Amino acid sequence: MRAVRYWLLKSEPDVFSFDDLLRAPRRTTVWGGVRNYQARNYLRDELQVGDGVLFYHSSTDPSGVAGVARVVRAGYPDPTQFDADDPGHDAGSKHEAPRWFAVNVRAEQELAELVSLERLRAEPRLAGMGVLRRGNRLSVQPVTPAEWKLVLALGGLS
DNA sequence: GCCAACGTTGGC
DNA sequence: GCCAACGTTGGC
Repeated sequence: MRAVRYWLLKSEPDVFSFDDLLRAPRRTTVWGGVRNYQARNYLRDELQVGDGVLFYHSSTDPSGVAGVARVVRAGYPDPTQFDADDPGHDAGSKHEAPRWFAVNVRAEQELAELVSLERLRAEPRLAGMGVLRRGNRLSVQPVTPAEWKLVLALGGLS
C-alpha cells in the first residue's frame, strides 16, 4: 500500500470556507469545479483515500492554512462538467471520456490558529512550498511530509 | 507551430 | 483597485 501523501487545496472562504466544511453533512464535500489541467491530473491520478489536506484560504485577509482535512474518495468524474446550468459546464467533455475530476474531502480538525501566508513565508523550512511562489495559481499542490508536520505545529496541532 | 490578445488568479 | 503571472484561445 502506498504511503499517505499530503496536499494543499485552495478555497476562497467567501465561496467555501473550512468552517463551511465543518458544518457540511458528514463534514464532507465534493472538491470539484477545477478547470486547470495540472490540478486535474493531481485530482485524477494522485490524491488517494487517506491523504492529508491542508485547507488553504485564498483571496482573503489574512490568507493562510485554516484547517486539516482528509481525502475520503479518490478521483472521479466531476459531475458539474455535465451540468449545462453549472458555471463549470464543459460541452466538450463526454461521459465516456470525462475531462475534469473531483475528489471528496472530509474536515478533520480546525487549526487552533490560522497559519497565515506571512507566517509561512517567515519559516525557512517552508520556503519550497508552492503556495509561496510568486504568481502561483495552482489550486491543488503537493506538500511534503515535513512541510505538513511543520504547518500543523505552527497551527497549534501536535 | 508561433505568438498576441485575453481571461483568471490571487497577493498586495 | 492594481498588476504580475500564466493558462487558454485563435488568427495566421
